[in-house]
Amino acid sequence: MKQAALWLRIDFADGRVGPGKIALLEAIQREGSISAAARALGMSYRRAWELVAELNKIFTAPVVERVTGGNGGGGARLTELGEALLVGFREIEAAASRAAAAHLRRLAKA
Amino acid sequence: MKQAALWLRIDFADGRVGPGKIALLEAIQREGSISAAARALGMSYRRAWELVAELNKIFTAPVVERVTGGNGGGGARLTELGEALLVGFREIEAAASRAAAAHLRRLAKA
DNA sequence: AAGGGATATGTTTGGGTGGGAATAACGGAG
DNA sequence: CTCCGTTATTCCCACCCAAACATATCCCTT
Repeated sequence: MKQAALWLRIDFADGRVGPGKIALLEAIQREGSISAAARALGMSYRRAWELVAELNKIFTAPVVERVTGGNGGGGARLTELGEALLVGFREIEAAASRAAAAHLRRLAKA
Repeated sequence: MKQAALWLRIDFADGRVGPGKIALLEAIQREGSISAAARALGMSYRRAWELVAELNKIFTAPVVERVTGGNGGGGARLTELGEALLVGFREIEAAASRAAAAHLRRLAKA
């Protein structure tokens, strides 16, 4: 058994947040639009849009702000809450990995 | 946002282990057979059998020992490795939850 | 006013997934 | 040597999901 990776997801009352949605948030932050983020991740715009809709439904305030029309056709960017979610998730991931590292090593030998 | 639960999965080279397979292992340990475990969890025998096959494929040694025929038709029980996996996973889960608790509380307020 | 890139959504369709039924093999108990 | 409940395995079908396709709308730029 080689590298054993930890994969985690947070279940909220109104939806789940896992690595997929987090990666999408990062891509949106980096690319400046949902469609560019979708292209960058090799996923359909449709799917990306749905994921964003789910994310915005989970919290009381939106996580991604969208602009239609305008210069360049519009775009999207993370709200303050969105950035907090991103950072928080990464920190939880890191903490969990740290906590599990010893156990993983032990299991990986089997 | 109310209760936010942590959900984790371990990705090995040859397959993944998450709460589903772990719950199945527990049920097998408790019930003494794959079919009884499947019934207890409300899943089809076929699915349970496939999950066990996947688990056994992940590690170098089997996680579940099966006996066909015999008194009562046979049965299944965890190997030592299987029990180690069970305990290990639960400990990782607990450790991860503990590590993430503070972050989760903070995020849950949003 | 025309263009263009992005958001916003409905509809269709192909494929994978899982379940149920069916069947064989197994081997100790009686 | 028959019975029985379980493991083991295959076949078929319903269903769901995701991707693909298709529009409509927006509004700044030129």
